[in-house]
Amino acid sequence: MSVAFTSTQSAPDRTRAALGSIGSVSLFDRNNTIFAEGDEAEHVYKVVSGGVRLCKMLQDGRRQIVEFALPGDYFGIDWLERHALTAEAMVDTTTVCYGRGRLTRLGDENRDVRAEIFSTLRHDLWAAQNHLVILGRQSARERVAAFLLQLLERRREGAKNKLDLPMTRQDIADYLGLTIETVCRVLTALKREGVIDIPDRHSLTVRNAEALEDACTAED
Amino acid sequence: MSVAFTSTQSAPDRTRAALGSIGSVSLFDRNNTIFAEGDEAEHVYKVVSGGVRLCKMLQDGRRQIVEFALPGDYFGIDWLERHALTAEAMVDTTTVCYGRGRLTRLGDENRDVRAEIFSTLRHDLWAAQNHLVILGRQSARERVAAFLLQLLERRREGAKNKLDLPMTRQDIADYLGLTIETVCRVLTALKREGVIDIPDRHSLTVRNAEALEDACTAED
DNA sequence: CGCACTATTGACAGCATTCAACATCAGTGG
DNA sequence: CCACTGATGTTGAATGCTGTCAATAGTGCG
Repeated sequence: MSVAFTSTQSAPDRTRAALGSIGSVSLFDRNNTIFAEGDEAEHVYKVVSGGVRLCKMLQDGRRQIVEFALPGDYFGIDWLERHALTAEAMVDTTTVCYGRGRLTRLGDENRDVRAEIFSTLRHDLWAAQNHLVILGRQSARERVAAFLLQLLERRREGAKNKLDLPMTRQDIADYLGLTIETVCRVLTALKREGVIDIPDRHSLTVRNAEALEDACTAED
Repeated sequence: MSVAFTSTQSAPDRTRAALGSIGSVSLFDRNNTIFAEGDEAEHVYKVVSGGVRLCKMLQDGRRQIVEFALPGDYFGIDWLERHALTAEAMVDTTTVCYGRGRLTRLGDENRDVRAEIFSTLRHDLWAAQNHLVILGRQSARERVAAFLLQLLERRREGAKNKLDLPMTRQDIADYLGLTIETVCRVLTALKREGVIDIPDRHSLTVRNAEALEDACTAED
């Protein structure tokens, strides 16, 4: 134990050591709700494997997915006493779960933990702001292209252009502010053009990343 | 000076005292750029009077306004070494300006300042997430209604239903992901219906807040 | 007064949605 | 192992909301 905070460790190491001591593993089945909008915010999570959708609902059933949490991502930090989002497992998912109170206390004592929390929040804000541009100012084709590029940049492992899609078409549509039909049509078009390949509904191969980047902002 | 941190002060008071010591006043003329996306993030600002638009641009000129900073709001905290947004004064604007380095150091020492920064970031994230729902899932009418209600809730002073609009119609359009023409048409429609009144282009009176709230989610 | 900028209104077009039919997939039980 | 079934995905046709283009009106400042 006395080795935990020696100067031989880097900041990320010290953060992991500090957080490891208070985290516990939680499992969630596909389509289970992890927490709902309005629930008391008691925990912060980190995805180990699987995938989680973070969304907001309107009374009439319309849904906007704010973010997908994939392996390595934290979620649930948007705390304001109560969660502002609903979190649902898109597939069977493993998470590490931290008590809010303990995390807060740890953050007060440990500068590295504080920096980690702060950095997560900053990243989420950055992501939300980029997402705003997509929803406010881009066409269906641009949205889908941007989404695929995001996944490409975020992927942790595996073949370089092979993407895993834990989310359904409906999830993608609700993330991009489109209908499921429009998402399908754009994917089909990209496939016809040889930009992507769709082996099955939960995976996708990018054949021409450059063409995707072009599709992301212009298209003539 | 010794009185600055006695227990007779509340946390907000202590925060103000600590921040007051490192803030300086800055003035910006209408349409001046305060900082641009990609600039080194050296300062954090707080609006005293006027109004600032925070936006992102696409190469082809499309623009998405992420947030309006009105009196009392902080902006520029989204720092990641470099600003992710462009900040422009919509009207002649007065701000208090804090050096990033000094603010960071102050935050390390002072728990209240830290909480204030954290809280600002959390608020920005919360606002961006609500904005996502508007851009992703709401109609033109719903967007405009939601925007007006936001302003109504944020207004600091003045007659209860009288709104100040420091932004142009184009700014509103770029905030809501619409065109200027659509914003105009919706405003005209709301006026015809007696929901609002438009004395001049930079002010607006809400005659029927309940109707606005209805227009915000449904419409039948 | 005149000019540039901003806002409003109308006519028309286009992209994404809606509605509908069909195909494919995954899980279950025979 | 295969048939059955509900969920998910794909494709087509038609509608409609919002965007585009264009003309006009209003505003503010030199």
